Amino acid sequence: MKQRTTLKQIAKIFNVSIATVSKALKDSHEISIATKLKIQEYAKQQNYRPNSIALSLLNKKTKTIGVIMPSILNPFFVKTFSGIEHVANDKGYNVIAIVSHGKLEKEIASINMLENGLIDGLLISLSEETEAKQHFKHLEEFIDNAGPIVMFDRISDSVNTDKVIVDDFNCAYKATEHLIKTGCKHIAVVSTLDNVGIIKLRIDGYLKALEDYNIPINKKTINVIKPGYDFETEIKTMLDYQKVDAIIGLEEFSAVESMVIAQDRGYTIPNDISIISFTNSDFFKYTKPAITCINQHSVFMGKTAAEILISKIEQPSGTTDIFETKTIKTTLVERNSTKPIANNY
Amino acid sequence: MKQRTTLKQIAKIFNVSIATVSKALKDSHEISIATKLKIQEYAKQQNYRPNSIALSLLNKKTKTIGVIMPSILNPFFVKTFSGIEHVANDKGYNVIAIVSHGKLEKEIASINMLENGLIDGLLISLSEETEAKQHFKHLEEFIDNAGPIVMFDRISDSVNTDKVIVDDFNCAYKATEHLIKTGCKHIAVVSTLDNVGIIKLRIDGYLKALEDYNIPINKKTINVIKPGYDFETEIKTMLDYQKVDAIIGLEEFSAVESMVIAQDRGYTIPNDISIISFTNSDFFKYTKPAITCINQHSVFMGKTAAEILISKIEQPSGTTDIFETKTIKTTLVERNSTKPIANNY
DNA sequence: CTGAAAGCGCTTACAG
DNA sequence: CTGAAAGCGCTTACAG
Repeated sequence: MKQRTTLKQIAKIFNVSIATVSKALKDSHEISIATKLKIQEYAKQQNYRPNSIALSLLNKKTKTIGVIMPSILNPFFVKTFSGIEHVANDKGYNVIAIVSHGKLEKEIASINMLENGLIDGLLISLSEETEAKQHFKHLEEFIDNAGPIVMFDRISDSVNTDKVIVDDFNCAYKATEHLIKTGCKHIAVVSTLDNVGIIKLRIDGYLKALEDYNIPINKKTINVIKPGYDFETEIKTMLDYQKVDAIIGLEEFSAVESMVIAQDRGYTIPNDISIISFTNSDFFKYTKPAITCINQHSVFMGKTAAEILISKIEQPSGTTDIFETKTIKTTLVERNSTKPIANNY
Repeated sequence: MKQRTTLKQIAKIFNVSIATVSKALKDSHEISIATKLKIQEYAKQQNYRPNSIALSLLNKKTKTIGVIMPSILNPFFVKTFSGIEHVANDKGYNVIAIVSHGKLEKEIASINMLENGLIDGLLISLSEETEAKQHFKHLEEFIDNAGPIVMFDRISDSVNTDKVIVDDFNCAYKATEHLIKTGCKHIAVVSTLDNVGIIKLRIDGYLKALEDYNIPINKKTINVIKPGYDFETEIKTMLDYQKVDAIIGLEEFSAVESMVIAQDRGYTIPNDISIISFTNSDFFKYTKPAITCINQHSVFMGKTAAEILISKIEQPSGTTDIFETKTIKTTLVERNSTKPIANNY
């Protein structure tokens, strides 16, 4: 690794000032054609490119955004991230990706680090622990000190900033309604995530649908499996002791795993038990049967969040801060893990 | 967003020089306890933290590494990235993630951008086009100008740098051998990637195994599907006109899709046709039958690559550059898409 | 047409 | 014990 060419070096070679070189390279009309030509030529040949860090210090803009997600080994976040990366790069921004692994402490440490001038703005989906403990000081501090935040998917109403979400309540409502219309009456709900706002909303939507259709609620089929409990055991117990003719998985793994466990116990999908999953994983096409799911359009969600963030970053400062919460429309992707809608509907 | 506290501001308040503040905050023994105390207290209360960009400029270290991958919507790269992110964060590095989408131009643009002092080192898995065109100038330039590179998985022997790979040749050999031992004689190979070195190695390993076991080669069952060709049509044609009793998918999608197409045509897996896939996607557990695959230990690969890179970044400069190529061991994960090994073996 | 100066936010060797 | 100076690599308003 050799020394990178700097303005200083070029200046020395041509016996001019650094300022002149800087201007020459920006093709400033202040500089004579002759000097410009020779400097530009030399710079090109040396493959000179201005040091981004120096520019960042000068402009107080890094052209970098941060993304903090609870997990990356999860189709939803991968897709969202993909959308974010796409838009950011289109607009000339780099993206620093950080995984909080559901830990508040990691989230705080990361934000503190990013806060020191490293990024122009932050996209974040809250860690479980952050939501559980309702601790948001680090976010407010970031907004105070470093720049705008856009929250996506796992958000908190307590933080005053832009947000991009899906309508979890309605979307769970519609999934439940769809199952009811296909003739299901004993609809279970399964999740591995606790203390997460979106899970609560989804369960509420599910409950409301049952209520509206006069279907009695069986609390034992609302299965939020806390860390430390064995997923398989919980599901088996539920299947053995409760009447269940449909399962809504609140995230990918709950849905697929539940389906496989049910099949292993001899149930036919969808006739004995129907399955609907949140999030459209590409692999749902390949399971047997292919899984009906709620497409949250995660790539689009990522794109939207990134667009809002960048527009906030680039908007002239002093503009009054009006925060918006954008709701991404979801669609039900019908595949073979649910029955057709019954005739009487 | 208020103004961030700087040394200058603190200096002004206490009527001391910036240097004094700087030293006080580093608890330098040069400074009197009294001044240190008042400055430290104030800084703490103001939540002062030094500007990372200024430090980067000073130290010529950004504590950031870059990762360029051909895709992120691909379980292999997601896992590798996860490993990278993990190690980087442990060691106090941020990671900038960039997706090249298989395009050389994107790869060049990204590297040029990162080259300007933004990162201390780079992890890269080459885009298809880069390998096809054998264009590596941008990589050499980066090494010259910006810092070390570690290539992973999709590498090129032409670039003199550290590399982390799996033994694609042997690993394809072993997969083929395993199929042979389960009684398969008409083993097809399917890939959607062309012009990628690892694909060539995998095919070579496959061919060698056939040769060693005296199994005739049928070139029409070596199906590298080029962009623009329809995957489904190609596979159907192969199944209809060639004798095939096993398919090796050289990446996840080829394997799963081939399996589903074969099933749709009435073949039983594994009895009529066995399936082995490269890369261990978590979802292979959930397909029917669950897919036998080659676990490339991608998280570990990412970790290893990141560790090598960071050690190179942190090693005292001037050390002689000895480059290593580390080969990650693969393991065959037997599931239900392959038959048990035949008795006579 | 060219350059000296000030500055972005910081550190450190050197004077006093 | 404290501070002025030089410097990281750059830009830009201002003088000449």
